[in-house]
Amino acid sequence: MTESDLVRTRFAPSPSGHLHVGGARTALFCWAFARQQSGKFILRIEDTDQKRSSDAASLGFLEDLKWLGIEWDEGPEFEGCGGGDYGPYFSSQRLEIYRRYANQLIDAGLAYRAFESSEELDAARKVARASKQNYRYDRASLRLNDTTVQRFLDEGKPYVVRMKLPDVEAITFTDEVRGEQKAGIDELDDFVIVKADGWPTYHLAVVVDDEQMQVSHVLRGQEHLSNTFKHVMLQDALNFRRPVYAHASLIFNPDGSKMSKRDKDKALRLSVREQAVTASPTIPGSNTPAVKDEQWTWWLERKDRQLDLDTAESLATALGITLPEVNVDDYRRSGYLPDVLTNYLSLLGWSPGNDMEKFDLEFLKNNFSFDRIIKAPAKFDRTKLLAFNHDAIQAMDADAFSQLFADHVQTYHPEFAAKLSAEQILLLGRANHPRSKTLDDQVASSRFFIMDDDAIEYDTSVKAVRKALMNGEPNGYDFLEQMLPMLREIKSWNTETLETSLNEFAERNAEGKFGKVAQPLRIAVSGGTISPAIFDTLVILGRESTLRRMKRCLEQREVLNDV
RNA sequence: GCCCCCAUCGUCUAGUGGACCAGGACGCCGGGUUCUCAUCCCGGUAACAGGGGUUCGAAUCCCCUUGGGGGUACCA
Repeated sequence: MTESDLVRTRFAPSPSGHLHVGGARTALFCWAFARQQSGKFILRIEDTDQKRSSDAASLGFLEDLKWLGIEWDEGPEFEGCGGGDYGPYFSSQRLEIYRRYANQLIDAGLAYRAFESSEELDAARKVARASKQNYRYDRASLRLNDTTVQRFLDEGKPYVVRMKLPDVEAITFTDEVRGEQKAGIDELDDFVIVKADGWPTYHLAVVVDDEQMQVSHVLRGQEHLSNTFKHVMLQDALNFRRPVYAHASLIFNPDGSKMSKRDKDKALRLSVREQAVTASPTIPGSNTPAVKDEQWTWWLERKDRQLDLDTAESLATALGITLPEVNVDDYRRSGYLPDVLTNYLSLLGWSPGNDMEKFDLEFLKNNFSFDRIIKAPAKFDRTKLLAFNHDAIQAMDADAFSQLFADHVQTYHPEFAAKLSAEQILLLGRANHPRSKTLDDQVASSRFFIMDDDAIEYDTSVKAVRKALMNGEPNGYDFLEQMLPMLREIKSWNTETLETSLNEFAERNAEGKFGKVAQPLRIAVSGGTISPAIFDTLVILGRESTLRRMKRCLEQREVLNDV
């Protein structure tokens, strides 16, 4: 195998925030194919839009990819990934290279400078549109004579560089998933390859980078299918090798709308409109506005402006809504497992060809193929993802889960670590394991563990609470009263002894109906009707807190009786 | 408007001319188990978008219609 036969794939996102699930799937497929073919998987940052790029944003998805287990051989260096001999791997650091090729095209008469401003072009487009005409650039600048061009250049008149359509009837290329693709030359346009600021457009950058980085296979989303004609044209003009192309379909929201990073802002704007909010609402429990004044007006001015993630989160909290999960990081926060996400994502637009659904990265690596990429777009079903996550969590052993749970809580809910010992958190993880669908979904119902004993409230206006405490003869309070001395006497406070004595108690006093005993106890220690299994709950809480909470609960009974 | 892509249960999909009165998974509905919540178990529901061809035979091939999506940027 020679160097040029080596399979080299790349994932080339623009650095606008965290990695979204669509991008993750593309990266996953590129990675799987490269690994399968013993090739290289390259990560390249396509930051050719000065307005959109920022360093901080690009780091976010390095972390996301790494977390998913998608490791790149070449690209930005990050925790053992990246490096490589074909860099730099940021487009913004390759401007000289693009300029060289653009000049080469101009010199060869295959591209030319055009002096119209984007405002002029927009106006022309509008006119064409109004008369239902198809707009095409009229090549006015191509007809300029040399002296005029020279004069414009001397005057410093801004210009773009346009690719000159070749004198052929049609452009064709092969797509590995969709077959032969053909576009008549009159359906295309002299597209821009260098912007007025001297930066390349995506089309030029991508073609040059793919060539220089020896990319052999380009796997990307369907949104690039018609761009490929431009890319192929550039490759031919520059005498570049054409990579193999494969375009996967897009991933949509359940309502059919395109799943995009904008969805968060969209949800916020919708809520702002519905609630008729005029100034930024304040963060609950404080006077600070969720969005600073100047940012608020900036954001509302134009619909294409996006709030940064943290601000968006606090605005969502202030508005009382939850933001749609569209980024890999959102799912990480919500307690999804990376293996589950990659598994589920693989199934969106690809299938192994039998009834197999649960598989890992290794399987994907061994079985991935272009011809099994599904052509129809897929809707992202969060419910099914949840079900997958649930299955995966239940398939883990308790210790493994509890360790992950502890890590998760440490990162995303530090207030637990502040109140509970490492051992208690592990116990909590174990206790929550059977009832968890994600690493996060039982955190909210576990809050009572970190509350002060005196802060637990017994709200007898809640039907289930009232029923467990006050219904029947004897009622829940009576049981609590009887259990108190018994629990106080227990020598070793652990699951076994608690189980024995409470079961015995239920047998003797509640006709063996364990629920009659467990539920009042649960309410006494948690204030509510939801908790892990009662023995686990009591063990984690410890004897002192348990007894204190029981006493407080009974004290409230006195108050009720007095009324 | 123009160009392109796509079309199987609600959703993700299996299906590559006969093994399909269409299989799996998630959801949903009904029943059961359980100390709460969550589970778990059993049963059930549900699709080849429509219309023309081709063929002995079509979910599978062709055409049209309809519907969905992408592109049409000095965004990527």
